[in-house]
Amino acid sequence: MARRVTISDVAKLAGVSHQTVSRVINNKAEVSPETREKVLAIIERTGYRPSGLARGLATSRTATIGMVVPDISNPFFSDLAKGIENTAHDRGYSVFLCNTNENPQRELDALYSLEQKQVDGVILGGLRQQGPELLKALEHFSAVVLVNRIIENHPFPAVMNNDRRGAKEAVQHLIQLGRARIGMLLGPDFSYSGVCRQLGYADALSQARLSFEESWQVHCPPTVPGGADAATQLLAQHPRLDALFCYNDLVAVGAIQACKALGRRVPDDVAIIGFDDIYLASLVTPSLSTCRIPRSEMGEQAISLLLKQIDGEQLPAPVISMTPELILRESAPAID
Amino acid sequence: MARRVTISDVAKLAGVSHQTVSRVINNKAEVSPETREKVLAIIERTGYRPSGLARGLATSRTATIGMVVPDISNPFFSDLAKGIENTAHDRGYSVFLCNTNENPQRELDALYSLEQKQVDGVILGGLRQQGPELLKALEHFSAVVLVNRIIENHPFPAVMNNDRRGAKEAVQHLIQLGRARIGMLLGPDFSYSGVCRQLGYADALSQARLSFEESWQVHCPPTVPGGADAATQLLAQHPRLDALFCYNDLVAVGAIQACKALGRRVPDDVAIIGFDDIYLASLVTPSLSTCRIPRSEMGEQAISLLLKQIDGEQLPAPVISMTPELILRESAPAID
DNA sequence: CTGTTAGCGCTTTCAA
DNA sequence: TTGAAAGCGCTAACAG
Repeated sequence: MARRVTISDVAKLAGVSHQTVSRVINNKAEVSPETREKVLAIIERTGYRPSGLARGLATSRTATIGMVVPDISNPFFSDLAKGIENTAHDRGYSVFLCNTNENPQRELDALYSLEQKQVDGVILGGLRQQGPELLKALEHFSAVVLVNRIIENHPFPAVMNNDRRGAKEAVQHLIQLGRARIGMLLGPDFSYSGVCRQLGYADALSQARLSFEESWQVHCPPTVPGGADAATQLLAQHPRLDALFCYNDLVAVGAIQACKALGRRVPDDVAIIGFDDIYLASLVTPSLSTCRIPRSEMGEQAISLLLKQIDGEQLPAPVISMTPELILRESAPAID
Repeated sequence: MARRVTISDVAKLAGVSHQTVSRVINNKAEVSPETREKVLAIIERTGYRPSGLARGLATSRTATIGMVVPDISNPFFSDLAKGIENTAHDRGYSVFLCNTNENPQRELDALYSLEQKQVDGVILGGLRQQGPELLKALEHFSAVVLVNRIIENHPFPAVMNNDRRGAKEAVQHLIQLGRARIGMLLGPDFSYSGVCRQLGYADALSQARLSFEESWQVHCPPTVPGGADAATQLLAQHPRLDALFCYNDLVAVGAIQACKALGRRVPDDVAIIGFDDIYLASLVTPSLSTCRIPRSEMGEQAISLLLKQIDGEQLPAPVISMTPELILRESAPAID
């Protein structure tokens, strides 16, 4: 790899000052057509590409954003990431991917490192971090968008899914199916959306005047094995549960596996509803009823909000709320 | 957001030169313990974090790498990405995610933009680009690792899966199951691994002296709908096909769907084998036989190779080859 | 329309 | 052990 071609190299070859080259690459008006031509020809010939570092240092804008997610291999976040990256690319931005493995400390690490990289903004998906360090870390960014998470008393722009409402509708459907002993697999301890979904679950039960117990709810990692283990344990302790509402689809698929292993039929013995509507949901057997979240669209909304902040525009709404849609499949069928 | 704290701010507060601060943050030896203490205290107090841009400009190292993938929502690539990001994080590197949507032009765009960002190296997963522009673009990077792709006559370090061998074994298994009319869903036109898998398919058939025809093979997008459409079309034209070997698991799941829709039983009427062993494979019904690729491990190997190049170390082997493992499930069961 | 100068925040080199 | 000076490659501000 040869030495980088710099703006001065181009200037020298074109017989102009480096400032003129700068004007050309930044499409400033005040350059004569002939000069512009000449410079562009040299740029073309030499394959010159301006240094993002130098530009960033001079302008304190890097055309770079950070995206922090708990698990990129979770389809929810990879779809979100795809929406974000596509829109970012269209708008000339590059995206740092930070995968935190569900580890709150690594969320902070990610933010520190993004600060060093001087990104123009960050999008935080499914934050687990709770502590005051989070707010401290976020202060160093001029643009922040949260996805599926709100921080109390701190009005960060956010793209939210109406988890509570979606969860309530899902559980109401289970009730309509005649289930009266509905457990819940809660997902990770510190998931904000987990809390919202739990609230929706409680809403539906209390509105229907159904009893429910603390012990019918159990936390678990948001993965298939996490759901399988938790469901196995829950069904062992409470064999009479006749439905499970699950934090997300991965957990729900785990629950289906657990039921199969325990010889409980789905949905006859245990009806199951998940959350997200990842691709997998329609492909498992029995196919999974779930609340659909428009993930790519959320990603696109998130980056739009972020770029508006970066460009100093007024935000139309600080919080954009998406409405989930109940998708009924075999694991908790429609009532006909 | 307040103005960034700079090295000079710290220096002033500590009553030393900025150079001394630089020595402290870079852990250079020649600083007296007291000075170091004093400086570290100020850094702690002010929340100073060195500018990556300025550092990069001064050292021409950015502690940043680029990762280019055709589709981050494809589980193969999101697992790969996870392996890469985790190892990169451990080693102090940040990762740019470039999603190209299976579009060769966007691969070039990604490389141009990564060059501007002055990444220390790039990992290219599942390249679709064929043209000479690719080589031209790659010349600008001092470290490059390919995943599942080789460029003829250009010995870039690579992490390969032995696709040809895996495909051959898969098709041999179909033959052992008594299938004699085996079609193939080839995946995208320009996929290198697609070509390798096709070769393995041909190897197995010719070794068994089975006939096969061009028209039994059809290209398709590497997705579930892509596979479903292609399988539907193929089975319409060649209703007597009794097995399908598929470019990847997503395509294979599409093929299973197509068979269901057409009323063809899997595996009785049509046996199906995929490739990758994504999580989904074990969860669909019938569960999918496939060739397992160790994806996260490939990601880790890829970044190790890359960091070795960046650090100027000798590479133990320029091409690391992983061995796929045939996983037999219901769609093409084991013979007992 | 074009060039000159200064400076972004850091590291490297050299001198003290 | 510490500091001063120069420079990384670019843009901003000014002058011509």
